Amino acid sequence: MNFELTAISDNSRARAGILTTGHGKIETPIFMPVGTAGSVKGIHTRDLKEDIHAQIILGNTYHLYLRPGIEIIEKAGGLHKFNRWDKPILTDSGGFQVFSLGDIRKLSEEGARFQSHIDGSYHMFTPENVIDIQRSIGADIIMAFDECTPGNADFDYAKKSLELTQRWLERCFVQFRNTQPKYGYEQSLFPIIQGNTFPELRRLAVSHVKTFDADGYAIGGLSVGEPEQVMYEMTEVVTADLPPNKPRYLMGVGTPVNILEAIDRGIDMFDCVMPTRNGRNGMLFTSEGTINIRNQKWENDHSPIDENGTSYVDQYSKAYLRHLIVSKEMLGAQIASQHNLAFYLWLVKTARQKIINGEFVGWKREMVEKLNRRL
RNA sequence: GGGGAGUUACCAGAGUGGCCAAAUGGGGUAGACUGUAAAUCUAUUGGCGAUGCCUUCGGUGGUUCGAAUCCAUCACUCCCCA
Repeated sequence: MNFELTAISDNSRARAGILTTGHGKIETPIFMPVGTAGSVKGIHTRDLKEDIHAQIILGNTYHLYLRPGIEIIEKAGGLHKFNRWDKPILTDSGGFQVFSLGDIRKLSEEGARFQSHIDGSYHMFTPENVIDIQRSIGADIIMAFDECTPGNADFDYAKKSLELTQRWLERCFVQFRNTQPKYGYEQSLFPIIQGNTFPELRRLAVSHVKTFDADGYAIGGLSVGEPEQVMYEMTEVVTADLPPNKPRYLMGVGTPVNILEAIDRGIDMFDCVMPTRNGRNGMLFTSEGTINIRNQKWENDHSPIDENGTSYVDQYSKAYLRHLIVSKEMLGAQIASQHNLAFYLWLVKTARQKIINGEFVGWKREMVEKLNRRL
């Protein structure tokens, strides 16, 4: 995998680059739609590619391991073949699920023992088998197995947790280097930088992670309950110390404003469930602000969902989409998700263009102001 | 024509003397959602000058300190038999 920096913004750490993988190039900054169980909920791969212009999507180790199961994905020839997405895929390791599953899991030095949320059965994830599973899924970018701490963790817990994540990371890399890709194209393992809300822990985490000379680095444990300002501060602390010639991935972020602020601080890659989940729940992100399409005021508004939108679904009227969402018609969730994803991809693509043109800082300031509006 | 059951808030439907402005579900309104246990969850849903007050449980008139709840009567709905 190769990363080439194309441009760096003036008066900002914002960067534009090109990431080359076994399934093609990714222009950064990029937003990666989340396809947990092997599908971006409600969206066909054709729309993902041709309308939304997604360049890479996510899958999830935990979910795919439980269902359909790794043997079936291997039999299919890997996730790309299984879900008919021939562009890059990134899989998360399951570390976040171990965090969000709360009391049905138990951590130890060895790994995480957890119960399936589907049938209650017991399973064990270790750094080693999480790498093996991700080899079988066959994503282009795979993630280290980490512990994600809640935003309000205290220093001692954050420190101990970070140290566990670091020991797990070493085991991840040993396993990664002792195994081969299964489907004939290269895979890259990204470490995850933890350290919660403590700058000194974050700095320690960065220096540890750099020793692996990975193809890219991820920042985890943010947007998990801490104030947004803290998230930005931690992002700054981390990107300041990361090597400039490798992509940086801020995991799980975020709102359109979060994304612009993080690009400004030197982040290249993002993923978030917001455009799809919030879309299903009636929230639309547009360049003029956010819309709760369920609100009564759209009941008889026959103007397009987003006049400036790039997706063909943006031509549906607000009144029609409101009707679909309120009626719980599945098409409503599909249209809203597609609109939001197209908007997110438009946002990062435009940011890239502005960085290259040297106009990022001013453009970002104006966009943030508009994006904060509620329509 | 005879016998029986019923009428409760936007809808359905509990409640059968005080703890009832009235359970529960639906619908309505608003909010939340950040590496997806989410096509989910939460709040609110008679009026108001609002830790209280006013009007409400088919209509009217009673009994009672007190009635959605008991009695009388009228209206309407449904079921069974002719």
